[in-house]
Amino acid sequence: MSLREEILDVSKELLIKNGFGNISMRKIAKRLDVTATSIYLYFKNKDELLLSLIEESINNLNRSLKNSLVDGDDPVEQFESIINAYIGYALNHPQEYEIIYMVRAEEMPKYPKEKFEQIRDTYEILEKVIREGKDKELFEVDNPLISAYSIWAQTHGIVSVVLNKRLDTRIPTQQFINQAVEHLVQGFLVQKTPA
Amino acid sequence: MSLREEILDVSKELLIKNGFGNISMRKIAKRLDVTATSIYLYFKNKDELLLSLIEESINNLNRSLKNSLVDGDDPVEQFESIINAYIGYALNHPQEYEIIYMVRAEEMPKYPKEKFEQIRDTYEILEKVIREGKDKELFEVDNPLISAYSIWAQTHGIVSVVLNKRLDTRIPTQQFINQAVEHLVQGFLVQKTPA
DNA sequence: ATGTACAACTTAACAGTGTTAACCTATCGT
DNA sequence: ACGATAGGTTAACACTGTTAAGTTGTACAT
Repeated sequence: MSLREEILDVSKELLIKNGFGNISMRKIAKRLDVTATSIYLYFKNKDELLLSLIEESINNLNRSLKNSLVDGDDPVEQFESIINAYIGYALNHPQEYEIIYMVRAEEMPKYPKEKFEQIRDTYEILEKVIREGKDKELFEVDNPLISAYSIWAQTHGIVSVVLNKRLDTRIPTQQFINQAVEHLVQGFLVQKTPA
Repeated sequence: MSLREEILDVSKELLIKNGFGNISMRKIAKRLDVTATSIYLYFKNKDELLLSLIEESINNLNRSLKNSLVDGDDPVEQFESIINAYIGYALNHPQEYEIIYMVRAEEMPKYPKEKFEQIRDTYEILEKVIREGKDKELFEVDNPLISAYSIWAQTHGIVSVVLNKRLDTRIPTQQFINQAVEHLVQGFLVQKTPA
């Protein structure tokens, strides 16, 4: 394994084990028995190193979602399964999920936009499902692409509140998620014979 | 104005103007013509200083939402107005909004939970509106409190995606928000005579 | 075989960080 | 007049990201 790959591995391990505050170039280097400056031979700076980790994590999430796609042709079912897969992934790999969103908005201009648009893959799957549901008159959506982003944003919000431990202590997590997903799905279904 | 207040003011100003990466104890101190160590006379450490800023920001958001409550007794209307007020506040005061969510989950145990549960105020308003809507058979909700948290989480997700510039470049922000809010509200309305 | 170029790494240093311990000094109550 | 205390300061420690310059070993051309 190349040093570059080893750096990525150790970085991710330290990030997941010790959190954001406790990762430094020197600590990563020490684990590999090299000096901190060696890292700069493979990554322009710390931000670029972290960005590579983000890329990896996005790919993992994408792969996980793709694998979760159930067979069959019921768009509603597929829709729900994607949402649940997303939430499941996030809750089961919290640190890895957090990596994806750790870059603050203010620091974004530095990063090439395309990097973050890898995640488009996932939207396109979602968009396809929504479009099918729309054609079958099961979903009430205007623009499937925008709706795909909307569902993603809302799901991210749900996950994010749980992961950041911002949930009211009186509310059981699982119950919260179930209700939230229900509302979420409900928001897309057609209203049969509205008043 | 006491030094403590001045520290809070300058901290907030620097945070909003220069972002997270560019705020340090020494920089704050320099602006007030004191030394960095003076800050420790009023705040236990940097985290507690930032926590005080979070408190302030949560209160501002709460106040803003309370002021936005429209008169009248149409729960659906009130429901929408709160959501729009929340989104409006977040988009108009992005850095201030971000302050509220800047503390990472891993660092949370340090903080007294109650601090973050100030925001309960807001939920209780929302919960009340939802409960009214439920009583009038306008909303299809099981548990109004959980639903209030759900709506908040989903709204936060929408806002968060926009603020973090994670939106697909092909999608106009305003259109995204409109659609998202529509889905969001839709998810709570009763389905008249379902199939 | 010798010289050279280059890749891969290190050393030393800079400027900045949060934080602590020890110190100073003006003001106030007795 | 004296001692305590509030409200600061100085100096230092152990870190941080990052850069410029230096070292070393290996591969290739002559």
